[in-house]
Amino acid sequence: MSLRYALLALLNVEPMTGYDLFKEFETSVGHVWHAPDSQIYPELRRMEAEGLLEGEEIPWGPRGKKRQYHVTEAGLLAFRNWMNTTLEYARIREPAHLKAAYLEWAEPEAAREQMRAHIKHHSGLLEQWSEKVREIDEGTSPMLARRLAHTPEADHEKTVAYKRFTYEGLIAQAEAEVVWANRGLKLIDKLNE
Amino acid sequence: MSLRYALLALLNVEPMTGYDLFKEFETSVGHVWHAPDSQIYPELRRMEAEGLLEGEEIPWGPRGKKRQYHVTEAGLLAFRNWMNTTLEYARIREPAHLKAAYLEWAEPEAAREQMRAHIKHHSGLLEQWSEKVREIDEGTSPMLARRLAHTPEADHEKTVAYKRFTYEGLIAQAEAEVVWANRGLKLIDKLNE
DNA sequence: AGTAACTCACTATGCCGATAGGTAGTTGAG
DNA sequence: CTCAACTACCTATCGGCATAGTGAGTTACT
Repeated sequence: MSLRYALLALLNVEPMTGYDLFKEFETSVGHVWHAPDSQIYPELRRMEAEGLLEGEEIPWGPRGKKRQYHVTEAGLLAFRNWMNTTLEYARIREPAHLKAAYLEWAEPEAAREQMRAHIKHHSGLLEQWSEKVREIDEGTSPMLARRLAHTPEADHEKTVAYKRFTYEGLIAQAEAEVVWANRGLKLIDKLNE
Repeated sequence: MSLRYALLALLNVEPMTGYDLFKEFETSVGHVWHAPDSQIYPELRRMEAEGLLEGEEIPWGPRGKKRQYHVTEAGLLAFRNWMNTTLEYARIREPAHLKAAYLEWAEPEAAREQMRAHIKHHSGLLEQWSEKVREIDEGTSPMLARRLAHTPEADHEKTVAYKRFTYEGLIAQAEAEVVWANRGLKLIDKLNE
């Protein structure tokens, strides 16, 4: 259900095609929400049918065309409404921790490998997100620049601050995971001396 | 796909009925993996059909009966295999952080309410998990006691240590979320002075 | 002129899980 | 004795998402 609000958030900045949006999901929004194109295109159609978006055929090259969507009044309202509604939290489903709880069943080396994979995964995210924060601080984020260009001056501070705040939270998460997995490695060593 | 391994993990301790397992998912395993009964019963049937489990009709009261499952050789092998395989990490999908990234669209009070809900949610989890760690340390966890009763003495240390380690990770996560949301509250105040 | 890489859009299948029911038997408190 | 709460099991529907594939048009490079 969050997909449509992620789409609305992006389209609030400027009209885009399904493909443009898909590209955003591989970079900017992709850091908090992932979606494949096979989910994006039908969702856009549905949102248009429900009146949240309007699509427009735009010529592309000599013979090609593409469909550009923009947010309607109703779409803006729906987004604002979502933003002002408190989120429901999903039930817990943590494969990594489920496995950790039964780690005595794994070969010591497999257990270590699991922890290393955990570290690698979260270190990778950590790096991406830290880079993003750096871009925000230096004002070199193209995505943020586009967003600010479509935002009244008075809101710039908020937009930048919340963006940064979001990445800080993700970074804290990832750091905690890395610390945890490193402690796991030590624990495995200790238990298998 | 983790559901079946969670079920195998529980049934490795002792034979149980679908209902017993469902109860476990409301308490112990429920802390890392949630599943409704409507998912558990069919999965047990499927696992039996695939030879991972064997079910046995057991009388219950004068006329009633229940179906108790135990793990087969093949089931044990499948579980061990899973435990020795490194996990694939799912794509990111974080509703709370998605919303945070666009918090300038929310009314300040709604933004605060969101942060408070975040704090409440994760504080609740924190409390549950801390209680679990206390139980582990004091040896008053009934679930752990049953597990240890079916485990060779030599493995007790590992079982307890990994269990505790798991909860520690969850606690660290929740603490990070609470810290983050508290910073969010301060940020919202600052931006709306 | 050819071709690789990219843009653009869509369809199909299938699993996982949420949600919401339904039915039958048992136990325990008053 | 009876009624509520619990145990036990099952079914149906629906949305979200993964995965995999199709196919047409464009751009850039050699």
